[in-house]
Amino acid sequence: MATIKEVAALAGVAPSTVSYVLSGSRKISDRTREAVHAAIAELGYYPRASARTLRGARTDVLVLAVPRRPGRARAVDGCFAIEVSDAARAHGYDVLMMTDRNGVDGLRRIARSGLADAAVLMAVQEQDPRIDAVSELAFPTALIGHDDGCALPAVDLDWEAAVRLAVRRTAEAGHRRMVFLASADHEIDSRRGYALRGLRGARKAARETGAEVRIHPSTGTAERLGALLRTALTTRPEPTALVVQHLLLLPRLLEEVAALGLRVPGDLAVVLVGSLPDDPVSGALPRIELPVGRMAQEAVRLAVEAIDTGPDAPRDRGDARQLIAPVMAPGAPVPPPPPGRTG
Amino acid sequence: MATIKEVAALAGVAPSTVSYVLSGSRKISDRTREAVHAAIAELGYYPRASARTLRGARTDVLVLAVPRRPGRARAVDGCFAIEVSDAARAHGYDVLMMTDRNGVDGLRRIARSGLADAAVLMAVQEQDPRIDAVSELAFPTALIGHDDGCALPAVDLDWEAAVRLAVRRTAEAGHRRMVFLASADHEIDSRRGYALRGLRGARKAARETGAEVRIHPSTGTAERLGALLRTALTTRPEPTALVVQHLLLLPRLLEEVAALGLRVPGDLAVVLVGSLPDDPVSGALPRIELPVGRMAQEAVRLAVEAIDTGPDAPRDRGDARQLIAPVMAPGAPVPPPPPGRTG
DNA sequence: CTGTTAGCGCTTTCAT
DNA sequence: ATGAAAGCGCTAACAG
Repeated sequence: MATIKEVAALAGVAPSTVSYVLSGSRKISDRTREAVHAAIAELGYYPRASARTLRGARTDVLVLAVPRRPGRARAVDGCFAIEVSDAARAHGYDVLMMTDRNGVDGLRRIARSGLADAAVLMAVQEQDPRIDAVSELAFPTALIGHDDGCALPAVDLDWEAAVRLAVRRTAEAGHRRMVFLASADHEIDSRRGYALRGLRGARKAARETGAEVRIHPSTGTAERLGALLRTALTTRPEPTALVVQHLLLLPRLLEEVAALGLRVPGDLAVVLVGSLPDDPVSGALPRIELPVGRMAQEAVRLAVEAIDTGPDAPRDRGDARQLIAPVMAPGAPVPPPPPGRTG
Repeated sequence: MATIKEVAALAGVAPSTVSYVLSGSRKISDRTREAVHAAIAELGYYPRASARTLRGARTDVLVLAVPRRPGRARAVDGCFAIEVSDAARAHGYDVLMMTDRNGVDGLRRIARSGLADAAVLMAVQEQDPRIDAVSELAFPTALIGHDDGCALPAVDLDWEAAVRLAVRRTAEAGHRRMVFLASADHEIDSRRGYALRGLRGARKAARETGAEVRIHPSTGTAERLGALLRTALTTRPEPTALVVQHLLLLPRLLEEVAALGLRVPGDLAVVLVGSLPDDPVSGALPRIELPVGRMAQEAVRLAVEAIDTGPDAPRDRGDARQLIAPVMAPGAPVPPPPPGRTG
């Protein structure tokens, strides 16, 4: 591996001149610059990242704290990871994955060893210990997943607006009785932001539209889902639509709906909130997709800004808490209720 | 941020002594060691990765080349990424994600700037340009996804054995006529290893079991899948089982099967090959799961070995090409064919 | 058992 | 318009 010294020797200039040619931070004569470029090309020179970092104190790397969750959630997390990596490259950053079970130790290790300039934290929870860790370290950080009561810059889908929009569209399609299948009970119990906001959106939309919205918490286990749906969907007068925020069990849910003898959308409209883009299970159902790409881009932007402005500055900034407005997926309107059951 | 010098000063020793305490590569008196540890704790010292790397030429980082694929494939890739990161940590390595559209440029940049010690390449294809790139760079590399005719260490599910096992189990359950839905036609046309191996396994198992196995290439687009299935499943005498290797469109496939009026498993057994672990769509279907975790572990092991032995050594080693033996998921046997249709 | 020192490759004053 | 030289933080000879 060639070094800047060898390049300088070959080009007949000083090492510093090579550095200046590369950084462009000094005026260099055409002749010299060309000689340097020729030497670089000939030797296949590429600057050593570790030397630059040691000198300059910038790594141009972001840590991405990926949550460790089982099953389908892992697929969602993986998608986010890829999108964050793409977005980071657009800002000139690479992404280091941090998947430690206890995210705190990993973040500490990476921050303190100077492996990264900033962190992006995924799937942030209320009272997330990682938040204390990065705060204590004064490590520039952006969050994916909004947590009220945390001063760090964050981005999230506006879950309240999303559920509200889904319910409104459903009501506008003519449905007067619908079930809202909220987040899983354990998510609500542990007061996850998206869970609470979703509930709020459902209540608001119910008030605004005058439709009857029966709110049911979902369940984390597939076993209890069947009983839950049976109750929710067969209680008379039967609902004509099902708005779902808890999508991890969606395939199972659709099976159960079918097992109840209900056809979608003939007997029952199913509307999704926060589905994964391109998910084939969601198929052509009316839905509001989780804007994974945009969320990743915003998170990276916030993290990079936090590097430049210092970790504490964002508190003051108005644009440091991005709530992304929900959009119904195009081409999949909410179907009307079965004839004769609109009232 | 504290440096080794400050620690040394506080402990009243030389900087090198601190280094030796940390590395353990020299005998240090208890008194000195304790003093150093105390100073380290007091200052919250943590060694700077860039300085170590500059000095020692090791980064303790692996690059993971993540393919850029749309939709559901992205979820699979994300899962692999997370598993690779976990496995790497177990070996003391961090993982840098590389998601460039043209993987070659990204790999070059990272290898030549010394950001990583080795690469793990996902979703390797026949004639993958990334393979030329890492070979040219003499960069230690392991592959996830087997490619015949490439000398690099690699790991993959034994797709031939997997399809063979699936077909045999299906035959053993009493099915005499089945359809094997192979990889998508474009995958077969571009001679992807897993696609060709799957076909071979199906043919072998057909010969061995004497069952009639109708082999159909799948399709990349959901639109044509319906027609394909209609033909495959309704041609008389009708098959009683469907063995599927092409799982990206599985939900759509199940819908189409239902639309044909066939119930699973009452009218038709569906057996999956290479399904994602914990995938709720696969549900309780009989299946051979893609051993994502084990593949990631093996890939990391191979990559780390390639660092230690030099990038060219693996050519000689027998264990450098891991084909993982397929296993039927427990608790989900292939159901028998409908009564009266076994022959 | 411990200290002194050179140097990894780069950027950036300071000097000309 | 260019060079010379210091130093980022660490490790590993070399020297007691």
